[in-house]
Amino acid sequence: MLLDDLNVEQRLAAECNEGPVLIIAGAGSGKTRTLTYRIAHLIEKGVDPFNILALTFTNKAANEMKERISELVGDKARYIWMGTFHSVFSKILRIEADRLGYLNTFTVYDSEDSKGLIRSIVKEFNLDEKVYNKSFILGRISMSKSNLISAQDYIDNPTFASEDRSINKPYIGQIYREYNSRLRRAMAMDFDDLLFNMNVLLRDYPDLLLKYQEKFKYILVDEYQDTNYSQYYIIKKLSARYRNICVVGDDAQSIYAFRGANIRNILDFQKDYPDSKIFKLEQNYRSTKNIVNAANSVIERNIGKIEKKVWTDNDLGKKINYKECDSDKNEAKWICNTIVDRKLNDDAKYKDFAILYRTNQQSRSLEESLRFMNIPYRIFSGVSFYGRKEIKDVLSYFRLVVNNFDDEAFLRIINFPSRGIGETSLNKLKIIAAENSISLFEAAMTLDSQSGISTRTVQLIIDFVTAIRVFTLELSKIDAFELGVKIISKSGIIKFLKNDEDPISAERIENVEELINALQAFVESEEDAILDELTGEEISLNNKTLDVFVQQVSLMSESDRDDDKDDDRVSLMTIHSAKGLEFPYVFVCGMEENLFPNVLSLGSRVELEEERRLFYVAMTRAKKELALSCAQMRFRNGQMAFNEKSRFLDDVDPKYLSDEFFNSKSSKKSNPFAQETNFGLSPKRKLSKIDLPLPKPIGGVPVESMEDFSEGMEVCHDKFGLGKIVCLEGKGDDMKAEVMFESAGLKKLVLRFAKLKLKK
DNA sequence: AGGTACTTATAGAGT
DNA sequence: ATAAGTACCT
Repeated sequence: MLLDDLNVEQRLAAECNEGPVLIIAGAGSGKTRTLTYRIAHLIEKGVDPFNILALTFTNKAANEMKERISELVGDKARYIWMGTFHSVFSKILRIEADRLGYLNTFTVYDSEDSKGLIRSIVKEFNLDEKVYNKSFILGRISMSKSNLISAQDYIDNPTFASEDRSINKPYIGQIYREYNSRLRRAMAMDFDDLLFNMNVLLRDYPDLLLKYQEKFKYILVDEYQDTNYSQYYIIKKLSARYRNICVVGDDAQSIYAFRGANIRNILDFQKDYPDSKIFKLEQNYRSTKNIVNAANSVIERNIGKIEKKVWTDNDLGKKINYKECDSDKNEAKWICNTIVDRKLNDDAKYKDFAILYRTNQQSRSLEESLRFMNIPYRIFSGVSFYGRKEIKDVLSYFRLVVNNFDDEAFLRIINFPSRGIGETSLNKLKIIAAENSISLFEAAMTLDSQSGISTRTVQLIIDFVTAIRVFTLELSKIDAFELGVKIISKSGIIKFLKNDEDPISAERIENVEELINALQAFVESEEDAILDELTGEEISLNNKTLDVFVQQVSLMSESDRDDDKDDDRVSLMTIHSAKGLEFPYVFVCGMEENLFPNVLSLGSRVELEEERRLFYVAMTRAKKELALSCAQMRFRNGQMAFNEKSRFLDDVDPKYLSDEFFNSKSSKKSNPFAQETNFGLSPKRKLSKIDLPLPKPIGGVPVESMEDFSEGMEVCHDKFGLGKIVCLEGKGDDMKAEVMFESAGLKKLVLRFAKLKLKK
């Protein structure tokens, strides 16, 4: 019997098919397993897979779950609608595009496109770009859309109006409205529109509401703690008829409030559905007792949470390894050494290790060390493949072919590679487009001698749009691979890169080639699912054409990309992207104040608690061994930063930590200046010199000024001991020295901080 | 119009 | 440190 593989609670949760169900699933409690069996069970009981909608947090999670369900119930699993909110609803929006006055070839603007558009609007409004910071404005618009506040609602709302006036930005509402009409003109939606417009569809078209209520008789939502209001409302409406709504989540792992996720959605589920059944999965199957208990001791510090007790039957395991390093470089080195050691003595594979960090930029020093040690690795975050310049350029060609109205794509490639269409002509074209409320492409197509643009340039522009039009006409005739390759070769991007001497260009060509491979893989991939047996109208969406490729790619994240599971590599990623994953050995590095918790989250308890949940997520990724590390100084944003150890380290109950923690802790206590002297101000720990370990009075003569140092001089350092200056660079506060120490080896020191003394 | 040299903003997680 | 934007010169 299918459900025999589950424990009692899991099984009860999986069997309870009808009505609203809330599953609170602690970290490592077999949530995916339960969901998988729940869906398989539904199908076994005779529910048509067409009637199941399962929403996951990443496309990868969806694909994996689908595979596992196929193993249980066979091929029909592929008819389940499964994917992220954004991908599933963008599919539906494409099917119903005409209701909203859109073509089904609409493109999805990423945040870069959105910011570009906001910037042009701010300029056109003659507003100060510094006051109307594009990221800030987009954040405001995004928050509004996620809460189903339209531009008109925003403008009419007196609270927003006075708020915006008080921060000296009274025109945000107007920008919001213009932004939306320009999106529409470009036949584009931004990420939030995919959810907002889905709500519009369900609100304004009762026939569609009924159609999708009937289609999705069974709805499941994973990671429910990270849904925003807009997502919540779609689910609420779709499930209103059959009320078979099952949500799964863990409030302790809610880490996306910054993106508008509302933890109240999961906390208030029982209020929304008073007849709902609740199941708590509290047994952890993933980690050792030490890890589970240590993580519990951390999360207990948070005030706002659902009470639950995660426990495990697993072995006690090792204590949590703690390492304090002097620099980010040595932190990376220590991690590499530990990996090599475990591989040797523990018979581990590279793919058993993950290195997690708070911010993407931390990957750099790690990469250097890994490469130096010849350890194979893979970065799962950072500048995503699809975010790279050359890939965005190529995709902009694709986008413009698919949707001629796509202004941001147009602007990106109209003169790249350069074809003699300069700023002056482009500005004239922009004015024509604005005056007639048409897209740049339309304006370009109708250019004539009246435009004020030189005849030669007009011809160049016409040539460009004509070439794009030719490809557009081929869209439905040839597949994505064939057309994509044609466009790339015609675009001249490869030629441009080949002529470029910059060594980075060779890498860029490789990336374009990888995109071509992705096109091929897309064309050869199996049909994912037939969309709708009832209407049949969406068959064309399943073709392997370029528009479908572009649609898919624009909603893809780095972690969704194909990877060889057999590839034996160490994984590097942010803690956010590690959500839902597990590894035998986990390193959480950069455990420092201002980095983790991040300096931007220190302002409020709510934000600090989210950071702490993030730490909880990081810890609970580990199955067998967990290591925490920090560095006294770290290269960050172009300069050396000195930070205290993270307060989160003190949140971990010391009985689960290795001895090294106490040794380093006592050294901290011996520093009388480590006490905060904030004069009764908010208890923020600040970056400041007094946080540094004070020099211990060992031999040596302090210098009068930095200029007293010279190459070859013998010096004394509190920590590294005796050494000789190899070379000096910079001057004043920025003066640095490379010093060869007798015991510690070659170090590069910032003299202002190193407190070197002359040898007696 | 296009390229180079300088200036300035941005350094938080990601659909 | 890096990317993007601007000024200025061919």
